[in-house]
Amino acid sequence: MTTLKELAKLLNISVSTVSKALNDSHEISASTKKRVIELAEKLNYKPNRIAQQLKTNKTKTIGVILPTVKNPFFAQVLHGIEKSATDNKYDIIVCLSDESLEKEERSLELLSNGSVDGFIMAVARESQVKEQSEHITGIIDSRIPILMFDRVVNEIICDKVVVDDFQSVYDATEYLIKKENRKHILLVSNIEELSVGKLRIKGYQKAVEESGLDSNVLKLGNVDDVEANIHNYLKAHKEIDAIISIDHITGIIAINMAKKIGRIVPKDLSVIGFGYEHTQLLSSPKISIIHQKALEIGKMAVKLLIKHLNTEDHELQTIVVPSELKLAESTK
Amino acid sequence: MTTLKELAKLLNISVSTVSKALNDSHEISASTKKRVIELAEKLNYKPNRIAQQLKTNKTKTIGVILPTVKNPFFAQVLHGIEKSATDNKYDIIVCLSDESLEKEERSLELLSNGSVDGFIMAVARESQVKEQSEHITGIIDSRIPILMFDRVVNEIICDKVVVDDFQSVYDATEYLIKKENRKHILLVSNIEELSVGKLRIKGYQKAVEESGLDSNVLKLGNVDDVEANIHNYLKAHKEIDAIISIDHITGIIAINMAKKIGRIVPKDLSVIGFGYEHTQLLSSPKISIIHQKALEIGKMAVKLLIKHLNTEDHELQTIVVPSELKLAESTK
DNA sequence: TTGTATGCGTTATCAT
DNA sequence: ATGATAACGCATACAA
Repeated sequence: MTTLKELAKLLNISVSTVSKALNDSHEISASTKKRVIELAEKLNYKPNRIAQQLKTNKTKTIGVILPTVKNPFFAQVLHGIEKSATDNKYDIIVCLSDESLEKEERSLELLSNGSVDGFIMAVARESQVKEQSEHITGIIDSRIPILMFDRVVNEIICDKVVVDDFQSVYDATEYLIKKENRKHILLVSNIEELSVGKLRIKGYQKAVEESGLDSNVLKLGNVDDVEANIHNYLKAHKEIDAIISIDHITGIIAINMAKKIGRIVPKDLSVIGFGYEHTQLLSSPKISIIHQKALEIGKMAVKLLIKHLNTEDHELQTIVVPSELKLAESTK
Repeated sequence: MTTLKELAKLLNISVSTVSKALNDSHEISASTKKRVIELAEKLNYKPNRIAQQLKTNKTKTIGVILPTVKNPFFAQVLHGIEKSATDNKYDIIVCLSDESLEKEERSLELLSNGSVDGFIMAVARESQVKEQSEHITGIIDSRIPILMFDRVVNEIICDKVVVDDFQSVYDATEYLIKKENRKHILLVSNIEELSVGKLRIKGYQKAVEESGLDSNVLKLGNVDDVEANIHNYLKAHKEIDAIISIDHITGIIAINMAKKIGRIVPKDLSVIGFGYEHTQLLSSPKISIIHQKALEIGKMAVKLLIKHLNTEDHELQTIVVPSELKLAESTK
């Protein structure tokens, strides 16, 4: 790699002159600038990022800690983060906790040695279940900003970008009741242990209770054969005329199982799940989805974190990104 | 952040003594070590990563450039890369090209300023279609190692980790012919433009030709309504008794469409696609899959790249990771 | 056993 | 307009 020193030597001028010339300082004459820039281009000089970071004490790098990218929601959020980071001339260092508390702790620990200016994270399933978060507060105490999205820890005060978990499911349930006149709505879930799962279930429960309907919740978070479970439930409960899935898997499985036992979707059984473009592509008949604006969430997260990094007395805030109910096709 | 200098001042000893003490140098007395280490722990001292990088001229960071993580194959590879990198005390900086040549160029350019020791990449769709790769050779010429996986550029000589694209599809096709006695096998694809897609199609073609069967290839890479296309094709070609999908989407759609027109899967119509655990979970009846060992690919990639980084006269190599045919259920 | 000095590549301050 | 020097935090060769 070409350095300032090398350029200086070749041009028989000082390092500082070269540096100033490349930074277009008014102190330097046009002719010198020209000479410097030409040689720099010829030798493909690029300022060493590490040296700049050491000098300025800013890495222009964001640590991103995600549970997984196999979940399309997080994959899409990552796209948003990456895009926005690039646009703002930030790099991202990505760590995947794989839903493990220990990995999450280690990642935060390792990157808090000056590698990043701040973090964007969604907490691991295990961390949420065990309600452990000292590793997170520790980082915040050491004055490295953390922004949490989606799966957040309520007790921790920091920037947050969240989905309208409660409201979106409440609205979807109400839609099924009021517009489609459904009477027996089942909620299926494989994420009832997560903060977001709990909120979504509450949204459902409030809606059915307000309409005097029964609450039916099928929790599959720790179940091996999800298919068989849903299959059996639907067979035993022929009265079910609508399903809300609060994750991006069980809704599609529910459609498949419903078809298997001869129920017509969406006529007999209306199905709404969480999901994205992909989700709808893979189900037939098309599933209706609560579409989380994952890309936006990622972009918002970066924007807010960078604002925090650049603001002296930043005020912590929580942004709620509304979801959108995307109906597959009109039903009843 | 606590620095060596601060520790030295507080302890009234020199910076170098502190440094050596923390690095457990034999030059330093046990008592001094103890004092230093205790204070360091108390103040939660961590060596500044940036300074270390500048000093050693090694970043211990790998640049990872992927087309997308919405594709579960790349998501899973990323998991493998992250895991193996962490195990080897490397960080990863992730860039997503979003299948764009320009973004890929920019990412390589930006990170080749000392930010990373080497790259792991799968080239963008656009780069493959336009057959552009000067941006990649440029980096290699500047002596930053690149490892390419999955979607590789044949003309570029570098470390590679690839899937047995040709062979796996050849084998799967042969299985359908020999074991299941299928006579009219359709290949569906939405990635016929990619290097891997071309190889897979060739594997299929060789197998059908060897058995004297017809080759039927349905290319959907640039098609809007994939569902309708497959639906119409199957309706117009009732003789089709097996489908091979060479991506992770069209196979599931094919199953859904086949059911729609009353064909019994897998009795009437056997379907094999590319995919992962997820893929099988989302289809009903279960799709058979050619399972690419994505996690392994990621791990291999890191292992080989690090070997390259640590070896004076590294010999470039290409590793082929075999896939595995996972049958959903026995058929005929 | 401990300390001093130097350099990694850059930027910034202060001469000249 | 240009150059000399110091500093960022760390590691290390060398001196004491």
